[in-house]
Amino acid sequence: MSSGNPETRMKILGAAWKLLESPNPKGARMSDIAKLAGVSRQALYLHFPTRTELLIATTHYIDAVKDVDGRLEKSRKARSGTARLDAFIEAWGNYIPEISGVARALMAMSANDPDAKAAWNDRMQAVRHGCAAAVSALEDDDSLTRQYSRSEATDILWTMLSLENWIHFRENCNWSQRKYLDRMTSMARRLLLRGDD
Amino acid sequence: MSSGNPETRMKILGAAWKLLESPNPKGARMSDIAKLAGVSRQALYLHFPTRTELLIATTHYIDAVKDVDGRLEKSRKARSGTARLDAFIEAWGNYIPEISGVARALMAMSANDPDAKAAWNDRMQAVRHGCAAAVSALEDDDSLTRQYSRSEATDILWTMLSLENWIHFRENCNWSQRKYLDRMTSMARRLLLRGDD
DNA sequence: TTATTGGCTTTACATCGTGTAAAGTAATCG
DNA sequence: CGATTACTTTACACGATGTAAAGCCAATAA
Repeated sequence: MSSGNPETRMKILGAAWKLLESPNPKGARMSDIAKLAGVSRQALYLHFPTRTELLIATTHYIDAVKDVDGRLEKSRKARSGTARLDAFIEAWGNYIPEISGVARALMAMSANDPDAKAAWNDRMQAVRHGCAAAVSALEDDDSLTRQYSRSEATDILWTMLSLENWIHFRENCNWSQRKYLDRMTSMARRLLLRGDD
Repeated sequence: MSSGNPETRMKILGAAWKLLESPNPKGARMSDIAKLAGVSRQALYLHFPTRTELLIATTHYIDAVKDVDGRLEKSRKARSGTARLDAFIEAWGNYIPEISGVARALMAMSANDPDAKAAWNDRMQAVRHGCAAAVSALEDDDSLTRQYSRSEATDILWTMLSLENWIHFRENCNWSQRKYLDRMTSMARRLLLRGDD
């Protein structure tokens, strides 16, 4: 169906990935990606109709290579609710850095491009499902705070784990990835677990 | 020094403000702003060298009209640390909606435009100072958790109160402004106050 | 009254990046 | 041989910012 040689497609996706995750992701214009992939700029449009579509394809490519599903799978096996919460935070929190480049680019385009927005929202809804599952696990253990409804608790965890917050902690607050994970785990517990409340 | 009639300048700033805070802020190109202000597009460049500078000037204009300083001043008068924390969250939390349009535009430009980035960072540092003051007030009362250092607590409050999180709660989670304020207050307390910890 | 200046308009053009269009090339396959 | 596939090359349209320069009009100063 889709035109073009799969090998070329892979070269393009690889180049896009590399440039987007590079320190200066501004240099990920169509022409930059083409150059790095060793093809003409027009070849990109033979494989992907728009830049947005190329970025979306890149996220799926990364997902496959980095095995997101597999990583999140593990968090689902945790016994207790808190163990599951911790595992989910670690799995997702360690995945964010891998996709932060593409994610930023997609977010930036979301302002003007409805397709980019829809694609990004889709991915974020998947994360929300993970959050909801973790919250449910806490509820099953009766360890969820009663201060928030289940959906509120999900929203809170979801927001805490947003890419924007990761960027804020890592870049504006200069937290290390280790620190981010530690404190995020701690914060999630303080916010969601029952204490005296 | 600055060229042009101050009245025209105000008309431009008012038009920029109105368009940026409108439901469809995409329609805030230089030509749109000029049209609404009733001047030629070129007139904008006589008053502001770039779009970025115009947006920055607009934030200052809004600050003055809405009296940010005055609002934050009040939060400084609270007696106890927790009262001060609450007051700060309410003051800043109610200010965000007033500037969300310009703020978004500035954030969007920050990706490519270092000037926009610097201006936005400046404003955010001011917010961080407010957070630091609130955290200090808690510390003075000995009501700050010992789980986080003072600077960590500041970073946490700062991140929680970010514009990005406000957008996330209001738009992705569909929280009302009232709910945002309530839950944010509750979350800040859970995160920062000493309980059993 | 004439000359000057300030503040704006008008028109035109440069630039950058995305995306479209179409002709050309080189290898492969029946 | 002829057709198809996958790509290259060249050229151009478009939308938005920003630059440049000539013109217009009213107020002001000599």
